[in-house]
Amino acid sequence: MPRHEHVPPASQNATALDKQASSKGPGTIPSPATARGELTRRRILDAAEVVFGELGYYEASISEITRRAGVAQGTFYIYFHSKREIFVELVEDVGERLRAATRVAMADAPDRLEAERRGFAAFFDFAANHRRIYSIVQEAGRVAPEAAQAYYRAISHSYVHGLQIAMEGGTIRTLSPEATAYALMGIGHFVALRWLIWPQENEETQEEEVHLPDDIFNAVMDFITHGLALPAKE
Amino acid sequence: MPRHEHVPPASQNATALDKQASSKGPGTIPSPATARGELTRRRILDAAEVVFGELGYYEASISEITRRAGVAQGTFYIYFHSKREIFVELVEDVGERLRAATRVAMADAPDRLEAERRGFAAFFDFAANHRRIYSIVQEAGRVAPEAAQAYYRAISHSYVHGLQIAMEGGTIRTLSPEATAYALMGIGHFVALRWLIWPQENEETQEEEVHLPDDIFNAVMDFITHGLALPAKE
Amino acid sequence: MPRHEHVPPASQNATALDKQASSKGPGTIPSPATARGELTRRRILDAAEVVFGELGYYEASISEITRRAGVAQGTFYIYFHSKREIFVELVEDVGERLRAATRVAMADAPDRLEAERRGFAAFFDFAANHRRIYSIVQEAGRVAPEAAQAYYRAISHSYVHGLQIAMEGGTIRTLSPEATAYALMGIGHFVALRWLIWPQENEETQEEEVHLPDDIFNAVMDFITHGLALPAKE
Amino acid sequence: MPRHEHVPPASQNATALDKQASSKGPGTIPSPATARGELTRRRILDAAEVVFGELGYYEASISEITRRAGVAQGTFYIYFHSKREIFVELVEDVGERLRAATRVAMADAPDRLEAERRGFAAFFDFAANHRRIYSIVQEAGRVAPEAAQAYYRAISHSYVHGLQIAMEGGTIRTLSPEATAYALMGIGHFVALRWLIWPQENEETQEEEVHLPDDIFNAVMDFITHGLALPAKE
DNA sequence: AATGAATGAGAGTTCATTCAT
DNA sequence: TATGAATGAACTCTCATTCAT
Repeated sequence: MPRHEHVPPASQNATALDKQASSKGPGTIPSPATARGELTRRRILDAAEVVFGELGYYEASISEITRRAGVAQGTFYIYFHSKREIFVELVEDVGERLRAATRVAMADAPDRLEAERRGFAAFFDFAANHRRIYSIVQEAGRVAPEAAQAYYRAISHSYVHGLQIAMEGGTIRTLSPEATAYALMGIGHFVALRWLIWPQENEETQEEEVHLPDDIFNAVMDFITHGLALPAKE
Repeated sequence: MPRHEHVPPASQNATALDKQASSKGPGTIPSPATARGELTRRRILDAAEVVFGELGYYEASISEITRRAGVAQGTFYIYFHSKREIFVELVEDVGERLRAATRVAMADAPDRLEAERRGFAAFFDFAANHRRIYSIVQEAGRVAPEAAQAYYRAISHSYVHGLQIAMEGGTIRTLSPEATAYALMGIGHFVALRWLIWPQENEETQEEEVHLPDDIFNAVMDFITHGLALPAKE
Repeated sequence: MPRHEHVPPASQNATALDKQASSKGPGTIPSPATARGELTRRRILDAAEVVFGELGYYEASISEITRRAGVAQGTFYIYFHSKREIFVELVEDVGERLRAATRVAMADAPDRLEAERRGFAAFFDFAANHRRIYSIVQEAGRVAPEAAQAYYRAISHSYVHGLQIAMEGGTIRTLSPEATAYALMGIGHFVALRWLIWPQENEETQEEEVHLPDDIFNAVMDFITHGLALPAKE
Repeated sequence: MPRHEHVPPASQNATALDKQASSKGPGTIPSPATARGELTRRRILDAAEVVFGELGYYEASISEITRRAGVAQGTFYIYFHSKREIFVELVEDVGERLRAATRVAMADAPDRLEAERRGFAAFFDFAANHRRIYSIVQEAGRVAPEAAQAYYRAISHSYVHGLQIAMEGGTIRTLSPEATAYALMGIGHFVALRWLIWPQENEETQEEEVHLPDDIFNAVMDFITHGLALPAKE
């Protein structure tokens, strides 16, 4: 539970644009000088990913993170200003990884609809295999709205870009690329929740493989395809 | 401060089926025996809605809730077993109110696509006017997964029902009503986030009216309409 | 857990002598005027006996007592000033019942040693059958020392009386009747603990009959008999 | 304020067997890594002994303990999982110290009856000088029955052992060593209560020296001696 | 006589963060 | 760089007692 967070002088609002790597707080913490430091930082980050994923932001504690990282509690503050800071860094991380995964998958699709298909497949894959980390983003909506919005905005941007090109190329139709982008994100998110995330929360099959059933995937892609399709060429 | 207008007479008595589901703790707390008790319970519930909406589950505190309700802290526990319990009750409440609102709106639509249009309009209205409460549900994913899942499942159910009828009536096409149901919920949720929830979080125009821009609404409905439409009557 | 007990003006020390029936607090609560009141008071007392016995003084709560008595919480304070007061009354009660039971059993024993034997048998019977109430007295040592001491002192008194007569009659030997009295009480208490109270706490055979094994009883009585016996008439 | 003089170097490391028994909670708290930590833990333990002794388990509060130890409230939980845990540790401590004290006293007694005499003397000494801590054990009956039972069982064990040897050696007589062991414990406890504990509770002579009057001690030992004595060999 | 709502102080416990070593 | 002890505010929840009805 969230006792005081000591909110020191802290900035808190960093316009989300002016952040390279995630500058925060009064003094930016410099990257570790030594390889050992680098390693320790990495260890903490990895542990945090697991702990946040399992427990959620609020139920997670620094002491649990450091325990799992195998370092002392004080060590945490050598590398991060606060609990919130490391969380934001993680959210940004997930976003980047997810975007990278879909970008690669969509790379050389013959057309936009096929790209969409591959992109969604890659997304569902990612969600299935990074179930816990994936759910971090949801929480960010409350914990670090700027980070969450930035995350979605980044995805939306590439979407809008792709859709616009396709639209100009005359292969699809949209009344508003941005609206469509958010609609598509919503579809992906909710379908993932329903068929990838919840099943594992409920059953004890926790660590099992999960995969989106083909018929669901096809149904979803069918819906999307028609939603984007040109108006029956007549 | 135009919070919820209690769309239906509100819950409290639900469908007798749900009641079972939400009973918690060692002994169920009986409904207040006097009018005074009824009033106090209502006051606390209302205050909790506001506080949870503003601060989120974890940052909200019982003391803040009772302070805002104008009762002593101990009074809270006369009516609720725990913080989590009142939260779950609120989530169920929101779900019921939302479903009621859309049900009414869709009531006498001429066809499924028009029903969809009116349903979405009602939903966006609800989200715009109950912004804070609406966002409670998101958090429930972490705090009370069963409640969150029940919420979505309930909506999905009515969706599936409606879609199936329409499908059999030959007015729409789906490969999987359930997949479509979640897709539609996702669309609604994300569009609401982007154009109704975030704008107010960011600006200080907090208590202003918000309305989904018509072009966005139309773009969304166009996408959905085509997604569901029959394959060009040929 | 023992939040404030509001210790109002209360006396607290009532010299243990000047108490007929248990006068306490600022105004003594008069005996119930009506038969209905009498009944209610009795109900509360009985419930309290069960609850204190099961939970102990501190873990017991007024609300649990009134719940089990089937009356409202406020009703409690019509008949008792405080939690402590009803506890003391109960302790006195147990003491009286126990003394009555042994007195009856010892009534027409042919000699002191036989009287002792019958008295102990009656005591073990009482402890076995009133296991829970019996354990109330132990706690009284902390909660209401005067009551506990009065309890033991009362038993000791009758003991001393009996021993003295026997001593003068030349059937037993003691260097100090009072020391012997406490020794005998200690024996009874500890043997009861070991063979009557603990066994039921540990096993799930909770509500079963328990009886002190004959060999234990005989061993104890043998020890006592020799402890009191005359020095082999030489 | 002549509290315990730590008869033996105290516990803390016990017999490695007991350790297992008293490990609680999810993760065992490791022993302090630094001397400073060691000291703080000790301080808290000592304060707890005093506070529990004076107020009893339930009336004692963590905040009172830490206040008296001169540390922050949170510090308590660095070294102990809970109020109950430290209490149990204390009970085990007292038991060990008491057993050590009597063991030493009985060490080279010429025969069993003399050993008994010396053991009892040591016990009464201990009870007189550690009055408050001694009374902790009584409460344990309700708060931590396993700990209390273990305490008595440990004493009983050494008793039974000693009695058996003496019995085989033909210097005493018992029908049941265990029954006798509990009888002896009962005697000691009740006599201590009556002549060592209560007197100080009642009068304001609280911190004065107390000693069991010789005549009482002799009367008790006479009773025990005869209780155990061989049947006048004729 | 009886109810049951209301109080509010206080309890045990957690945890982000700081800091001396 | 790393440690781990220390802090103290804040939290959820309990309960003896009072009081208007």
